[in-house]
Amino acid sequence: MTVIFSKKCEYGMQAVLYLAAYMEKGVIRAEDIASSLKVPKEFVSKILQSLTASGIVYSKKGKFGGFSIAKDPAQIRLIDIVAAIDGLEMFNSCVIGFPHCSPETPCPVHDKWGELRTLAYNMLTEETLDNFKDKTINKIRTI
Amino acid sequence: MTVIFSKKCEYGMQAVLYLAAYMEKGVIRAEDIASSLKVPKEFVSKILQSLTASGIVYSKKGKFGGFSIAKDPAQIRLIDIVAAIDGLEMFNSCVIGFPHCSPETPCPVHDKWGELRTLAYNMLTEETLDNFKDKTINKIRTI
DNA sequence: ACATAATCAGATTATTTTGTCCGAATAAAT
DNA sequence: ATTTATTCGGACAAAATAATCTGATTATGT
Repeated sequence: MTVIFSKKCEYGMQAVLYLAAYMEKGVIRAEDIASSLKVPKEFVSKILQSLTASGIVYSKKGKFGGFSIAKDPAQIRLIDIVAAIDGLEMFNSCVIGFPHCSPETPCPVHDKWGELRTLAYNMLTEETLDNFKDKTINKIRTI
Repeated sequence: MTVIFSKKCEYGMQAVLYLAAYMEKGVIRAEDIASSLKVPKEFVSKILQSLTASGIVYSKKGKFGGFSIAKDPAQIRLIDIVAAIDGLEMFNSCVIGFPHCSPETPCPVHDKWGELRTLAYNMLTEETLDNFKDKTINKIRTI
């Protein structure tokens, strides 16, 4: 199966966007996030824990605990979430896995794919959560 | 781990590009392909079998058998290899897996990512093997 | 006919990814 | 203090992907 991001990364991005859409609610339980997004509760909970360790998400333990965005949404880029969960190797490795693919000895698709990869990287880097906030609020609340 | 293509698909593309680079040799043994590309022989052999079933690759059984490109390289697009191995769902599904993501109720990254995805799809569709042949011959033969 | 060397097909194993479970720690309310 | 409800941490299980093995079939040359 061809895929861009791992499930972990997908769910992580969904959850963080969700939290950004509901910032005024304070912390939100993993269960609520999971049921809204229709993703496995235990799994998204684990992912949120690791995003907490990365400083992107804040967690409050105990009764009435839950998760929220840890900092100003304008400071959180999508690439930060990808980096925290999946790492950024995909932006530095050959898309078809050719041995010795490098600018000096490129694989046949090196240049073309390199352009696309750069566009993708730039998009993930330029877009911060607050850029999405309006859309996210409008759309996430419909799900 | 974030990834674009599965290993199957990566190896499949590598192998087909390799065969395109050495068309004048006739059929080439799976073992030679595997050792040149530094990929598992049995695995790439399996992949070539399925590409044979898809009509992209020709196989000759028995002694002095092996694999070669089945048709004019100008007729083989990279997207055909992806379609045969991984399928094309990635070009029709939400990149962050949002429930109900569609043009009417898009996920927050729907538009931006959609552009990139279209660029990727077009690249894979427009490029046929013969477009790569010169580069491939020059580069593959150095590995 | 026989030996050799390859693809082919199916079963099997290994690894990675995805998902679940359980119990401990934490915090709030009574 | 006790109950309740949550995160947290580690182990565990299931599923998907990647890789290997074995034997059958096919073709070639002697």
